[in-house]
Amino acid sequence: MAAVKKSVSVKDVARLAGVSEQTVSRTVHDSPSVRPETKERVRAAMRELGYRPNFAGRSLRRGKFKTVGVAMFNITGTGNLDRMEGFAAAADKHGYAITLTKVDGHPYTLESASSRMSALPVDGMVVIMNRMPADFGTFEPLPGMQTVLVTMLEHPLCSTVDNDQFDCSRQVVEYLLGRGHKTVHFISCPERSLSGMRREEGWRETLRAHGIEPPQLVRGDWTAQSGYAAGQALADDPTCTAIYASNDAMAYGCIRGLESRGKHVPEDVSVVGVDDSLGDIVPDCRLATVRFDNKRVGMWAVDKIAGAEGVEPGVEHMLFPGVLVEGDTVRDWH
Amino acid sequence: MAAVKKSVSVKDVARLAGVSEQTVSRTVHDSPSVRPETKERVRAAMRELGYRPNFAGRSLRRGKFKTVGVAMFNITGTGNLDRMEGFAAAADKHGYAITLTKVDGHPYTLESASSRMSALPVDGMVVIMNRMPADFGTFEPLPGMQTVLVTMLEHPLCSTVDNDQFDCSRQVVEYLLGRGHKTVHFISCPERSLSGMRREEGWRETLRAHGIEPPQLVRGDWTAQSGYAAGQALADDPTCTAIYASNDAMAYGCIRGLESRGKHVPEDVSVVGVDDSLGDIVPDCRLATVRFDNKRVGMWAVDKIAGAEGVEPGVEHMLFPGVLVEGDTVRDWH
DNA sequence: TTGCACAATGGCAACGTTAACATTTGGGCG
DNA sequence: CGCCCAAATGTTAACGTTGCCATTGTGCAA
Repeated sequence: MAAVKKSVSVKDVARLAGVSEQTVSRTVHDSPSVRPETKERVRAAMRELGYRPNFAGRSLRRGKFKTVGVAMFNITGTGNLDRMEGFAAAADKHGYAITLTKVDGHPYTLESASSRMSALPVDGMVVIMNRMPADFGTFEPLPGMQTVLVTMLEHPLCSTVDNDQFDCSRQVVEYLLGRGHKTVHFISCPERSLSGMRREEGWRETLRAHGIEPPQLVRGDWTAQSGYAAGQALADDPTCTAIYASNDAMAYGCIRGLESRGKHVPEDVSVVGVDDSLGDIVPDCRLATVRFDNKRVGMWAVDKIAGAEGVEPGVEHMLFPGVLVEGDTVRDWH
Repeated sequence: MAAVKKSVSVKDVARLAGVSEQTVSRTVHDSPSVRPETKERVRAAMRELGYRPNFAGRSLRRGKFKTVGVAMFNITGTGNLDRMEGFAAAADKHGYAITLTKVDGHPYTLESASSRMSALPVDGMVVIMNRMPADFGTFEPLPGMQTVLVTMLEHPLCSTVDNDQFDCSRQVVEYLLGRGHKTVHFISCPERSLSGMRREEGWRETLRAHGIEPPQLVRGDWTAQSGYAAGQALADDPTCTAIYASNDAMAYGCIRGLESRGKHVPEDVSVVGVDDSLGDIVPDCRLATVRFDNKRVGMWAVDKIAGAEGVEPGVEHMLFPGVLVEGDTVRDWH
């Protein structure tokens, strides 16, 4: 039985193949200046020894890791899975890997995310922001570490990307007004949610832009149960003919709440949600909603870092609009 | 303006602080054999220069990366977010990082996941299996790369961990039989799902163990819509008093399907799901279900790799049982 | 005073890879 | 036959860190 060697290096391969280390390296990179037969001999040696290039040696030499770090304050969250899908897809495209870090137990600041990342083998980093970090205004990215924030807020020093929540509300409100409704009621979400607040602004300002004073909103907490309560509350309001809920769970809850009070959707009230998250969970309910492409958001973030390759790219801010998906829960108002 | 230096090394810090590189290194690691005042001088120099230790140099020297790789064939999938939460939590605990890779466009084999990982800076790897890889039986983990598979199947060379799907079905069936039902109908899932198949086995074998011949199952496709159809189909079956669905979406669909045919839950039929995924999406429905702790599964996998630290740990197989959560959709049968 | 233990610090080498430069070989051409 | 060019391969050094061993300095007992 062969002695266990810590790891096989180019030196070992070179010795076995009877060539120099440099020739091995050239073979690994498939350089054209190595004779095919030599290459074959080297490859045979690599196979025999089970050689795999050492990442640390390579990175040390090159000064690049070909890896993008992703810092999350909360891993569980709507759309995170799709965003990760995007991160992974874009990374793959560029030959990069993704390093995931949960910033937890630390204060909710960009600085803590940044310093956590700085000790890891990454060329750039993406931070997923759900709430407002305490140091958003003052944060400076680490020198040499390209930093992209996933948020709607624009940062002076970091590129940002997110779904356009304001435009989402604009689309929904104008869609409902366009169908003849005189106003649009709103079921909001907890005030600490950045994206939720932006949706609320979009709803309010779009109504005002159409000369309509926004009605009293109903505050929910993202759950269907809170939507149910909101639906029951709004069922008694004769001016309420269209409801826009901050997410699909609340929209669905709202529908059931309205029904529990004898109101029918969409005959009596139209309902629109956001997120397209009901998907395969609820039968027989084609809820009108807004679909976001979180995968695209994730890809953009990683592209920004991995696609740069040496050039120092400027700060950019990107918002992707959602797509309004029509359903069976909206009807023209007479 | 200072010239832009590629990166600050111990050498730079040493020069500024007027000490040797070794003393800088010792300060970084907070060695007790450096005088406090010297340490402070070095720390000041580090701050001034913005020194951060270089990962590549360190790993090269140490031969360890303090990173666990996670290979996924599909990123989107039930429980993956919770598993990742577990990966990240366990990694954090050990001072490790997580490197995520999507194995895509490549064949569905452990070998492709493994070779993809081999070029990355990881000390061990976790593979999340959803389906049966073609080379499951013949796969050998890379030497020196501790490999953990997330699957119920036991592998001779790799440790494995997953939820106990067989036991999940056992719990559900025995629970329903214990409440007086004479048999339990089953809504299954696509046959390529490993966990789904194991649930099916559990259902079948537990019934047989109680001397009951399993009734004809209804095949679903994970969606509420297929559950709805199943519910309608089973509504006409007078022997059907208890239904066990392979996931909550189908269970919920089933309930609505039964109701559409005039059957009431739980008065006429009891329904139990699996996954505890309805959570905040459906109002007024406390579905009886089985809750899995995917975070714990993820933590176990990473603990196995990061917790080992040098010792060569044996192959282990771990199954975590789910917890049956009672709800309002089950009633005793007279 | 000398010797000795111990605390604090420095010098050197090596981890695996590859860029840059150096060397060898073979062939074409004056 | 000698020269030069290009193809193929080899040699060297450096990336940043840290383990090992060597060196210096300080205080105390003999």
